[in-house]
Amino acid sequence: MRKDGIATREKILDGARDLVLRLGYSGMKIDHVLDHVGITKGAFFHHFKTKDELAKALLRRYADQDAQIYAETRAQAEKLSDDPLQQILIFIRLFEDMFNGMTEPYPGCLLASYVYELQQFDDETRSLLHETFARWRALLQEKFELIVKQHPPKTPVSPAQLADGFTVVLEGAFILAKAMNDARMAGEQLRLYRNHIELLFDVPAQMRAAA
Amino acid sequence: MRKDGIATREKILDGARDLVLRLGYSGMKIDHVLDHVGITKGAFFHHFKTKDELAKALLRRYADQDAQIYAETRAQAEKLSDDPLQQILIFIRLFEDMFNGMTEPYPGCLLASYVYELQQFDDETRSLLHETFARWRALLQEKFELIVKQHPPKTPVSPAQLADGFTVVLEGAFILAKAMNDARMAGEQLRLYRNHIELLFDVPAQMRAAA
DNA sequence: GCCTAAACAGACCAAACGGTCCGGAAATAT
DNA sequence: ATATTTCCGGACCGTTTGGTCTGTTTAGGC
Repeated sequence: MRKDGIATREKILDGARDLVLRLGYSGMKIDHVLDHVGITKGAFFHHFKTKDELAKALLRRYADQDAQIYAETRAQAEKLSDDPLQQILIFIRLFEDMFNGMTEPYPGCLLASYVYELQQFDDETRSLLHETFARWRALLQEKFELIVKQHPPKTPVSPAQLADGFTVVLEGAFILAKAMNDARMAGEQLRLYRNHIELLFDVPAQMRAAA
Repeated sequence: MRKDGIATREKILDGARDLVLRLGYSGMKIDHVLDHVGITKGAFFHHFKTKDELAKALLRRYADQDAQIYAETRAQAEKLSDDPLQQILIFIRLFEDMFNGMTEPYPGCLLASYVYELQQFDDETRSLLHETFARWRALLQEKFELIVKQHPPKTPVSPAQLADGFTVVLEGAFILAKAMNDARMAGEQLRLYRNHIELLFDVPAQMRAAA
Protein backbone atom coordinates (compact mmCIF):
# COMPACT_ATOMS: atom_id res chain seq x y z
CA MET A 1 0.00 0.00 0.00
CA ARG A 2 2.24 2.76 -1.19
CA LYS A 3 -0.42 5.23 -2.14
CA ASP A 4 -2.98 5.54 0.62
CA GLY A 5 -4.76 8.84 0.24
CA ILE A 6 -6.44 8.75 3.62
CA ALA A 7 -3.19 7.98 5.41
CA THR A 8 -1.45 10.87 3.67
CA ARG A 9 -4.26 13.20 4.57
CA GLU A 10 -3.98 12.20 8.21
CA LYS A 11 -0.22 12.64 8.12
CA ILE A 12 -0.68 16.14 6.77
CA LEU A 13 -3.20 16.94 9.50
CA ASP A 14 -0.92 15.56 12.20
CA GLY A 15 2.09 17.46 10.94
CA ALA A 16 0.19 20.68 10.47
CA ARG A 17 -1.28 20.42 13.96
CA ASP A 18 2.17 19.97 15.49
CA LEU A 19 3.51 22.97 13.64
CA VAL A 20 0.52 25.17 14.44
CA LEU A 21 0.97 24.45 18.13
CA ARG A 22 4.63 25.44 17.91
CA LEU A 23 4.46 28.36 15.50
CA GLY A 24 0.86 29.49 15.36
CA TYR A 25 -1.33 29.25 12.28
CA SER A 26 0.29 32.06 10.32
CA GLY A 27 3.71 30.83 11.37
CA MET A 28 2.93 27.39 9.99
CA LYS A 29 3.98 27.62 6.35
CA ILE A 30 2.88 25.01 3.84
CA ASP A 31 6.42 24.36 2.67
CA HIS A 32 7.33 23.65 6.26
CA VAL A 33 4.56 21.08 6.49
CA LEU A 34 5.81 19.44 3.31
CA ASP A 35 9.29 19.01 4.78
CA HIS A 36 7.93 17.87 8.12
CA VAL A 37 5.64 15.25 6.60
CA GLY A 38 7.88 14.33 3.69
CA ILE A 39 5.57 15.03 0.77
CA THR A 40 5.37 17.57 -2.05
CA LYS A 41 3.13 20.43 -3.04
CA GLY A 42 1.23 18.22 -5.45
CA ALA A 43 0.23 15.84 -2.68
CA PHE A 44 -0.75 18.62 -0.33
CA PHE A 45 -2.98 20.53 -2.70
CA HIS A 46 -4.55 17.30 -3.85
CA HIS A 47 -5.97 16.88 -0.35
CA PHE A 48 -6.60 20.52 0.56
CA LYS A 49 -7.60 23.22 -1.89
CA THR A 50 -6.27 26.05 0.26
CA LYS A 51 -4.51 26.63 3.55
CA ASP A 52 -7.78 27.89 5.00
CA GLU A 53 -9.46 24.62 4.15
CA LEU A 54 -6.68 22.82 6.01
CA ALA A 55 -7.31 25.12 8.96
CA LYS A 56 -10.96 24.18 9.10
CA ALA A 57 -10.32 20.47 8.70
CA LEU A 58 -7.70 20.73 11.43
CA LEU A 59 -10.09 22.46 13.79
CA ARG A 60 -12.98 20.09 13.13
CA ARG A 61 -10.81 17.05 13.68
CA TYR A 62 -9.35 18.46 16.89
CA ALA A 63 -12.80 19.35 18.22
CA ASP A 64 -14.09 15.88 17.39
CA GLN A 65 -11.15 14.10 19.01
CA ASP A 66 -11.53 16.28 22.06
CA ALA A 67 -15.26 15.61 22.29
CA GLN A 68 -14.50 11.91 22.18
CA ILE A 69 -11.99 12.13 25.04
CA TYR A 70 -14.49 14.12 27.08
CA ALA A 71 -17.26 11.62 26.37
CA GLU A 72 -15.09 8.63 27.24
CA THR A 73 -13.81 10.20 30.43
CA ARG A 74 -17.32 11.22 31.40
CA ALA A 75 -18.63 7.70 30.74
CA GLN A 76 -15.84 6.26 32.84
CA ALA A 77 -16.65 8.62 35.69
CA GLU A 78 -20.35 7.81 35.49
CA LYS A 79 -19.55 4.14 35.67
CA LEU A 80 -17.58 4.60 38.88
CA SER A 81 -20.23 6.54 40.78
CA ASP A 82 -23.88 7.54 40.69
CA ASP A 83 -23.37 10.77 42.58
CA PRO A 84 -22.86 13.68 40.16
CA LEU A 85 -20.46 15.33 42.60
CA GLN A 86 -18.30 12.25 42.75
CA GLN A 87 -18.55 11.96 39.00
CA ILE A 88 -17.15 15.43 38.52
CA LEU A 89 -14.35 14.79 40.98
CA ILE A 90 -13.46 11.55 39.25
CA PHE A 91 -13.68 13.28 35.89
CA ILE A 92 -11.19 15.92 36.98
CA ARG A 93 -9.00 13.29 38.58
CA LEU A 94 -8.85 11.28 35.37
CA PHE A 95 -7.68 14.36 33.49
CA GLU A 96 -5.08 14.98 36.17
CA ASP A 97 -3.74 11.50 35.68
CA MET A 98 -3.58 12.03 31.94
CA PHE A 99 -1.36 15.07 32.33
CA ASN A 100 0.64 13.72 35.25
CA GLY A 101 1.73 10.86 33.04
CA MET A 102 3.41 13.21 30.60
CA THR A 103 7.11 14.02 30.65
CA GLU A 104 6.90 17.11 28.45
CA PRO A 105 4.42 19.98 28.68
CA TYR A 106 1.22 19.38 26.78
CA PRO A 107 1.84 20.92 23.36
CA GLY A 108 -1.18 23.16 23.75
CA CYS A 109 -4.80 23.47 22.71
CA LEU A 110 -5.39 24.06 19.03
CA LEU A 111 -8.50 26.07 19.79
CA ALA A 112 -6.51 28.45 21.95
CA SER A 113 -3.93 28.96 19.23
CA TYR A 114 -6.75 29.84 16.85
CA VAL A 115 -8.29 32.19 19.39
CA TYR A 116 -5.09 34.21 19.58
CA GLU A 117 -5.22 34.72 15.80
CA LEU A 118 -8.97 35.08 15.70
CA GLN A 119 -9.18 37.79 13.05
CA GLN A 120 -7.36 35.55 10.59
CA PHE A 121 -10.38 33.29 10.34
CA ASP A 122 -13.79 33.60 8.76
CA ASP A 123 -17.14 33.50 10.49
CA GLU A 124 -17.58 29.78 9.98
CA THR A 125 -14.34 29.01 11.80
CA ARG A 126 -15.12 31.47 14.56
CA SER A 127 -18.55 29.91 15.02
CA LEU A 128 -16.98 26.48 15.24
CA LEU A 129 -14.68 27.73 17.99
CA HIS A 130 -17.60 29.26 19.85
CA GLU A 131 -19.69 26.11 19.59
CA THR A 132 -16.88 23.85 20.71
CA PHE A 133 -16.26 25.84 23.87
CA ALA A 134 -20.01 26.06 24.44
CA ARG A 135 -20.24 22.27 24.23
CA TRP A 136 -17.52 21.85 26.82
CA ARG A 137 -19.37 24.23 29.09
CA ALA A 138 -22.69 22.44 28.62
CA LEU A 139 -21.12 19.09 29.43
CA LEU A 140 -20.03 20.13 32.92
CA GLN A 141 -22.77 22.67 33.54
CA GLU A 142 -25.33 19.90 33.39
CA LYS A 143 -23.47 18.04 36.12
CA PHE A 144 -23.03 21.09 38.32
CA GLU A 145 -26.74 21.84 38.14
CA LEU A 146 -27.47 18.38 39.50
CA ILE A 147 -24.81 18.82 42.14
CA VAL A 148 -26.08 22.10 43.56
CA LYS A 149 -29.51 20.50 43.99
CA GLN A 150 -28.19 17.58 45.99
CA HIS A 151 -25.22 19.17 47.75
CA PRO A 152 -25.78 22.70 49.01
CA PRO A 153 -22.70 24.76 48.16
CA LYS A 154 -21.04 26.74 50.96
CA THR A 155 -21.28 29.80 48.74
CA PRO A 156 -23.83 30.64 46.05
CA VAL A 157 -22.31 29.67 42.71
CA SER A 158 -23.21 29.58 39.03
CA PRO A 159 -23.04 26.12 37.42
CA ALA A 160 -22.06 27.68 34.11
CA GLN A 161 -19.19 29.60 35.67
CA LEU A 162 -18.00 26.52 37.53
CA ALA A 163 -18.10 24.60 34.27
CA ASP A 164 -16.12 27.30 32.47
CA GLY A 165 -13.64 27.14 35.32
CA PHE A 166 -12.46 23.73 34.16
CA THR A 167 -11.68 24.95 30.66
CA VAL A 168 -10.19 28.17 31.98
CA VAL A 169 -7.80 26.29 34.25
CA LEU A 170 -6.81 23.92 31.48
CA GLU A 171 -6.18 26.64 28.91
CA GLY A 172 -4.31 28.82 31.37
CA ALA A 173 -2.21 25.91 32.58
CA PHE A 174 -1.21 25.04 29.01
CA ILE A 175 0.13 28.53 28.51
CA LEU A 176 2.11 28.57 31.74
CA ALA A 177 3.34 25.04 31.11
CA LYS A 178 4.81 26.08 27.77
CA ALA A 179 6.25 29.35 29.02
CA MET A 180 7.84 27.77 32.10
CA ASN A 181 8.56 24.47 30.37
CA ASP A 182 6.87 22.67 33.25
CA ALA A 183 5.10 19.43 32.40
CA ARG A 184 3.43 19.18 35.82
CA MET A 185 1.58 22.49 35.52
CA ALA A 186 -1.67 21.15 34.04
CA GLY A 187 -2.04 18.33 36.56
CA GLU A 188 -1.22 20.59 39.49
CA GLN A 189 -3.67 23.29 38.50
CA LEU A 190 -6.43 20.77 37.83
CA ARG A 191 -5.80 19.42 41.31
CA LEU A 192 -6.27 22.94 42.66
CA TYR A 193 -9.51 23.23 40.72
CA ARG A 194 -10.68 19.92 42.17
CA ASN A 195 -9.74 21.14 45.62
CA HIS A 196 -11.98 24.14 45.08
CA ILE A 197 -14.92 21.92 44.18
CA GLU A 198 -14.28 19.73 47.21
CA LEU A 199 -14.21 22.70 49.54
CA LEU A 200 -17.20 24.30 47.91
CA PHE A 201 -19.44 21.25 48.30
CA ASP A 202 -17.87 20.17 51.60
CA VAL A 203 -16.56 16.81 50.49
CA PRO A 204 -15.13 14.97 53.53
CA ALA A 205 -11.45 14.18 53.30
CA GLN A 206 -11.88 10.41 53.32
CA MET A 207 -14.16 10.56 50.29
CA ARG A 208 -11.67 12.39 48.12
CA ALA A 209 -9.35 9.64 46.95
CA ALA A 210 -12.08 7.99 44.94
CA ALA A 211 -10.20 7.17 41.76
CA MET B 1 5.94 69.53 17.27
CA ARG B 2 5.30 67.82 14.02
CA LYS B 3 8.13 65.35 14.15
CA ASP B 4 8.24 63.67 17.51
CA GLY B 5 10.26 60.50 17.21
CA ILE B 6 9.30 59.14 20.60
CA ALA B 7 5.60 59.65 19.95
CA THR B 8 5.85 57.85 16.61
CA ARG B 9 7.69 54.98 18.21
CA GLU B 10 4.96 54.64 20.82
CA LYS B 11 2.28 54.78 18.15
CA ILE B 12 4.00 51.96 16.30
CA LEU B 13 4.22 49.90 19.48
CA ASP B 14 0.56 50.52 20.28
CA GLY B 15 -0.61 49.62 16.81
CA ALA B 16 1.59 46.56 16.57
CA ARG B 17 0.37 45.35 19.96
CA ASP B 18 -3.27 45.67 18.90
CA LEU B 19 -2.63 43.76 15.71
CA VAL B 20 -0.60 41.03 17.41
CA LEU B 21 -3.45 40.44 19.84
CA ARG B 22 -5.89 40.10 16.95
CA LEU B 23 -3.77 38.25 14.41
CA GLY B 24 -0.83 36.76 16.25
CA TYR B 25 2.77 37.78 15.72
CA SER B 26 3.24 36.11 12.35
CA GLY B 27 -0.16 37.33 11.25
CA MET B 28 0.81 40.88 12.08
CA LYS B 29 2.45 42.15 8.88
CA ILE B 30 4.52 45.33 8.86
CA ASP B 31 2.54 46.82 6.00
CA HIS B 32 -0.58 46.29 8.06
CA VAL B 33 0.96 48.22 10.93
CA LEU B 34 1.85 51.05 8.58
CA ASP B 35 -1.76 51.37 7.45
CA HIS B 36 -3.08 51.02 10.99
CA VAL B 37 -0.76 53.70 12.40
CA GLY B 38 -0.69 55.92 9.34
CA ILE B 39 3.04 56.01 8.64
CA THR B 40 5.39 54.66 6.00
CA LYS B 41 8.13 52.10 5.75
CA GLY B 42 10.79 54.74 6.18
CA ALA B 43 9.39 55.78 9.53
CA PHE B 44 9.01 52.23 10.74
CA PHE B 45 12.48 51.03 9.91
CA HIS B 46 13.94 54.21 11.32
CA HIS B 47 12.69 53.14 14.75
CA PHE B 48 13.08 49.36 14.46
CA LYS B 49 15.81 47.61 12.51
CA THR B 50 13.82 44.41 12.05
CA LYS B 51 10.46 42.93 12.89
CA ASP B 52 12.12 40.78 15.52
CA GLU B 53 13.46 43.86 17.22
CA LEU B 54 9.92 45.24 17.32
CA ALA B 55 8.79 41.96 18.85
CA LYS B 56 11.30 42.28 21.67
CA ALA B 57 10.54 45.93 22.32
CA LEU B 58 6.85 45.08 22.35
CA LEU B 59 7.33 42.30 24.85
CA ARG B 60 9.58 44.32 27.14
CA ARG B 61 7.18 47.23 27.20
CA TYR B 62 4.20 44.98 27.89
CA ALA B 63 6.04 43.20 30.69
CA ASP B 64 7.05 46.52 32.24
CA GLN B 65 3.55 47.97 32.04
CA ASP B 66 2.14 44.81 33.54
CA ALA B 67 4.69 44.83 36.35
CA GLN B 68 3.67 48.38 37.12
CA ILE B 69 -0.03 47.50 37.33
CA TYR B 70 0.79 44.58 39.59
CA ALA B 71 2.96 46.75 41.82
CA GLU B 72 0.36 49.49 42.07
CA THR B 73 -2.45 47.07 42.82
CA ARG B 74 -0.31 45.32 45.39
CA ALA B 75 0.60 48.60 47.05
CA GLN B 76 -3.06 49.57 47.16
CA ALA B 77 -3.98 46.23 48.74
CA GLU B 78 -1.20 46.54 51.31
CA LYS B 79 -2.42 49.97 52.25
CA LEU B 80 -5.92 48.68 52.92
CA SER B 81 -4.92 45.82 55.23
CA ASP B 82 -2.00 44.44 57.19
CA ASP B 83 -3.15 40.84 56.96
CA PRO B 84 -1.55 39.10 53.96
CA LEU B 85 -4.68 37.04 53.44
CA GLN B 86 -6.84 40.14 53.24
CA GLN B 87 -4.23 41.73 51.00
CA ILE B 88 -4.47 38.88 48.52
CA LEU B 89 -8.26 38.98 48.58
CA ILE B 90 -8.26 42.72 48.00
CA PHE B 91 -5.66 42.30 45.29
CA ILE B 92 -7.85 39.83 43.44
CA ARG B 93 -10.90 41.97 44.03
CA LEU B 94 -9.20 45.00 42.50
CA PHE B 95 -8.41 43.01 39.38
CA GLU B 96 -12.00 41.83 39.24
CA ASP B 97 -13.19 45.42 39.31
CA MET B 98 -10.81 46.30 36.51
CA PHE B 99 -12.27 43.66 34.22
CA ASN B 100 -15.84 44.14 35.37
CA GLY B 101 -15.64 47.73 34.19
CA MET B 102 -14.97 46.67 30.63
CA THR B 103 -17.64 46.46 27.97
CA GLU B 104 -15.62 44.36 25.51
CA PRO B 105 -13.55 41.27 26.26
CA TYR B 106 -10.00 42.06 27.29
CA PRO B 107 -8.01 41.95 24.04
CA GLY B 108 -5.69 39.32 25.46
CA CYS B 109 -2.28 38.91 27.01
CA LEU B 110 0.65 39.59 24.73
CA LEU B 111 2.77 37.04 26.54
CA ALA B 112 0.20 34.34 25.82
CA SER B 113 0.12 35.19 22.14
CA TYR B 114 3.90 34.84 22.07
CA VAL B 115 3.73 31.55 23.94
CA TYR B 116 1.50 30.07 21.27
CA GLU B 117 4.14 30.92 18.65
CA LEU B 118 7.05 30.12 20.91
CA GLN B 119 9.30 28.53 18.30
CA GLN B 120 9.24 31.71 16.26
CA PHE B 121 11.34 33.49 18.86
CA ASP B 122 14.95 33.30 19.92
CA ASP B 123 16.32 32.30 23.31
CA GLU B 124 16.44 35.85 24.56
CA THR B 125 12.74 36.37 23.96
CA ARG B 126 11.87 32.99 25.43
CA SER B 127 13.90 33.80 28.53
CA LEU B 128 12.11 37.09 28.89
CA LEU B 129 8.77 35.28 28.78
CA HIS B 130 9.95 32.80 31.36
CA GLU B 131 11.25 35.51 33.68
CA THR B 132 8.09 37.57 33.43
CA PHE B 133 5.85 34.69 34.41
CA ALA B 134 8.31 33.75 37.15
CA ARG B 135 8.09 37.27 38.53
CA TRP B 136 4.30 37.12 38.64
CA ARG B 137 4.55 33.85 40.50
CA ALA B 138 7.09 35.21 43.00
CA LEU B 139 4.91 38.22 43.73
CA LEU B 140 1.98 36.16 44.98
CA GLN B 141 3.97 33.20 46.24
CA GLU B 142 5.59 35.46 48.80
CA LYS B 143 2.16 36.43 50.11
CA PHE B 144 0.83 32.90 50.18
CA GLU B 145 3.82 31.76 52.21
CA LEU B 146 3.00 34.36 54.82
CA ILE B 147 -0.65 33.37 54.72
CA VAL B 148 -0.17 29.66 55.33
CA LYS B 149 1.90 30.50 58.42
CA GLN B 150 -0.82 32.65 59.94
CA HIS B 151 -3.95 30.98 58.61
CA PRO B 152 -3.85 27.18 58.55
CA PRO B 153 -5.31 26.02 55.22
CA LYS B 154 -8.08 23.43 55.31
CA THR B 155 -6.04 21.36 52.87
CA PRO B 156 -2.25 21.20 52.44
CA VAL B 157 -1.36 23.51 49.56
CA SER B 158 1.69 24.80 47.73
CA PRO B 159 2.13 28.59 47.77
CA ALA B 160 3.78 28.48 44.36
CA GLN B 161 0.86 26.56 42.85
CA LEU B 162 -1.65 28.90 44.42
CA ALA B 163 0.29 31.83 43.00
CA ASP B 164 0.35 30.27 39.53
CA GLY B 165 -3.38 29.75 39.89
CA PHE B 166 -3.98 33.46 39.56
CA THR B 167 -2.10 33.70 36.28
CA VAL B 168 -3.63 30.47 35.04
CA VAL B 169 -7.15 31.73 35.68
CA LEU B 170 -6.42 35.05 34.02
CA GLU B 171 -4.85 33.56 30.92
CA GLY B 172 -7.52 30.93 30.57
CA ALA B 173 -10.28 33.47 31.05
CA PHE B 174 -8.83 35.70 28.33
CA ILE B 175 -9.02 32.84 25.87
CA LEU B 176 -12.59 31.93 26.73
CA ALA B 177 -13.60 35.58 26.76
CA LYS B 178 -12.37 36.03 23.21
CA ALA B 179 -13.80 32.77 21.93
CA MET B 180 -17.21 33.33 23.52
CA ASN B 181 -17.07 37.10 23.07
CA ASP B 182 -17.95 37.49 26.74
CA ALA B 183 -16.53 40.54 28.51
CA ARG B 184 -17.55 39.30 31.95
CA MET B 185 -15.52 36.11 31.78
CA ALA B 186 -12.32 37.41 33.38
CA GLY B 187 -14.09 39.04 36.32
CA GLU B 188 -16.26 36.01 36.94
CA GLN B 189 -13.42 33.55 36.90
CA LEU B 190 -11.29 35.72 39.15
CA ARG B 191 -14.20 35.81 41.56
CA LEU B 192 -14.24 32.00 41.50
CA TYR B 193 -10.52 31.97 42.21
CA ARG B 194 -11.05 34.34 45.13
CA ASN B 195 -13.83 32.11 46.39
CA HIS B 196 -11.38 29.22 46.40
CA ILE B 197 -8.90 31.19 48.51
CA GLU B 198 -11.66 32.20 50.92
CA LEU B 199 -12.83 28.63 51.36
CA LEU B 200 -9.30 27.31 51.65
CA PHE B 201 -8.32 29.67 54.47
CA ASP B 202 -11.77 29.70 56.02
CA VAL B 203 -12.52 33.39 55.63
CA PRO B 204 -15.80 34.18 57.40
CA ALA B 205 -18.52 35.52 55.13
CA GLN B 206 -18.75 38.93 56.80
CA MET B 207 -15.05 39.55 56.21
CA ARG B 208 -15.24 38.99 52.48
CA ALA B 209 -16.56 42.26 51.13
CA ALA B 210 -13.48 44.15 52.18
CA ALA B 211 -12.93 46.31 49.12
C1' DG C 1 -3.84 -6.95 -19.35
C1' DC C 2 -6.49 -2.55 -19.79
C1' DC C 3 -8.70 1.37 -18.52
C1' DT C 4 -9.98 4.96 -15.40
C1' DA C 5 -9.53 7.75 -11.65
C1' DA C 6 -7.23 8.86 -7.65
C1' DA C 7 -2.61 10.01 -5.73
C1' DC C 8 1.35 12.18 -6.23
C1' DA C 9 5.98 14.79 -8.06
C1' DG C 10 7.90 19.05 -9.05
C1' DA C 11 8.58 23.09 -12.10
C1' DC C 12 6.45 27.33 -12.31
C1' DC C 13 3.98 31.82 -11.18
C1' DA C 14 2.07 36.10 -9.18
C1' DA C 15 1.48 38.36 -5.09
C1' DA C 16 2.95 39.43 -0.58
C1' DC C 17 6.45 40.30 2.54
C1' DG C 18 10.57 41.99 5.10
C1' DG C 19 13.99 44.98 4.33
C1' DT C 20 17.08 48.67 1.69
C1' DC C 21 18.12 53.10 -0.09
C1' DC C 22 18.05 57.71 -1.02
C1' DG C 23 16.04 62.17 -1.08
C1' DG C 24 13.91 65.63 1.51
C1' DA C 25 11.75 67.90 5.50
C1' DA C 26 11.96 69.24 10.26
C1' DA C 27 14.25 69.91 14.57
C1' DT C 28 18.51 71.32 16.93
C1' DA C 29 23.03 72.83 17.64
C1' DT C 30 26.53 76.37 16.46
C1' DA D 1 22.10 81.88 9.08
C1' DT D 2 24.31 77.58 8.56
C1' DA D 3 25.44 73.04 9.51
C1' DT D 4 24.15 68.71 11.37
C1' DT D 5 21.43 65.28 12.95
C1' DT D 6 17.02 63.19 13.52
C1' DC D 7 12.91 61.88 11.38
C1' DC D 8 10.26 60.38 7.71
C1' DG D 9 8.25 59.45 2.60
C1' DG D 10 8.23 56.25 -0.90
C1' DA D 11 10.33 53.81 -4.75
C1' DC D 12 12.74 49.70 -5.13
C1' DC D 13 14.63 44.82 -4.38
C1' DG D 14 15.28 39.82 -3.35
C1' DT D 15 13.07 36.21 -1.08
C1' DT D 16 9.25 33.75 0.60
C1' DT D 17 4.70 32.10 0.21
C1' DG D 18 0.26 30.28 -1.24
C1' DG D 19 -1.34 28.37 -5.15
C1' DT D 20 -1.37 26.41 -10.27
C1' DC D 21 -0.29 23.33 -13.92
C1' DT D 22 1.35 19.47 -16.36
C1' DG D 23 2.96 15.13 -16.38
C1' DT D 24 3.63 10.57 -14.10
C1' DT D 25 2.75 6.76 -11.11
C1' DT D 26 -0.20 3.71 -8.53
C1' DA D 27 -4.55 1.38 -7.09
C1' DG D 28 -8.59 -1.08 -8.32
C1' DG D 29 -12.56 -2.64 -11.35
C1' DC D 30 -13.36 -5.42 -15.37
